[in-house]
Amino acid sequence: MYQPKMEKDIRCPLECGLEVCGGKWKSRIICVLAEKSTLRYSALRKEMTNITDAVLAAALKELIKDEMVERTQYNEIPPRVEYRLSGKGNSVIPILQSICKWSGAYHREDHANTLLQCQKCDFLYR
Amino acid sequence: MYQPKMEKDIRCPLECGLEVCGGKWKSRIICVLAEKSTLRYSALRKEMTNITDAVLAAALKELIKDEMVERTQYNEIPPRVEYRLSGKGNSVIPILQSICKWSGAYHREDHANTLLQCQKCDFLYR
DNA sequence: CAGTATCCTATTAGATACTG
DNA sequence: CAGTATCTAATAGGATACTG
Repeated sequence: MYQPKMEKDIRCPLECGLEVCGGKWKSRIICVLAEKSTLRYSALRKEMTNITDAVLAAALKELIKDEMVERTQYNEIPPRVEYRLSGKGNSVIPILQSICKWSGAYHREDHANTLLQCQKCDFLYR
Repeated sequence: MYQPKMEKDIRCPLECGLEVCGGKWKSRIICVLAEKSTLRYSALRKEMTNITDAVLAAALKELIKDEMVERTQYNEIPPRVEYRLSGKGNSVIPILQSICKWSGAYHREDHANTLLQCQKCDFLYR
């Protein structure tokens, strides 16, 4: 997962852009890092609630490869690793905000309940 | 495909928003409809190059369900069906444009070649 | 603590044949 | 023409056990 065996189709900037935030976990990770600034691996996993290590580690590798997230490793015992958004990662936040507002506008009535139950992107409204 | 058997997780507006444009084909369909305004089923399939009917029909159903696309059926023989963006569908175009520009800015040097090979979202720059 | 390695399931996408 | 029905392949995501 996150390591396709076959070469992907040629993508345009739009599809590349959608992809770096796509999938089940990447937008959530970007949101919590945007809000909390810096998080250790274990804190990030706790924020994600129910993610497994295999999946979190794979998502983080993707985000690092796409230069959305930076990883800092401190050579201490026990080990400490911190994750934060890169410049590129921070620069996508206004776009996520506009998606949030656009999408929210079309869900006011029918899915209000759904929208209230996930708090990850709440800070995007503030 | 596009008809999950299990209930999806609760999503926030951000994730809902990303989803209506996500997957391999939906952003492409939105782009060609934005550019060409109205297209028949067969014209749409031709624009997509290499999509199969099963996949195109499923993607269109999703887009219609999400109220991004409107379908008009003319009861003629042979049958004629036209697809066009809804108000909601049109209102997402500026956002796709901002994703395009953001993503393109970070790919100027390294992936220039990749970016030149898909023309679907070219009009978003104009 | 911060991950890997392995195996498995669910979902998405594609190929092909057929139809009102 | 505009799809549907089936079957298969590829990929994303998850469970569990283990490690420097």
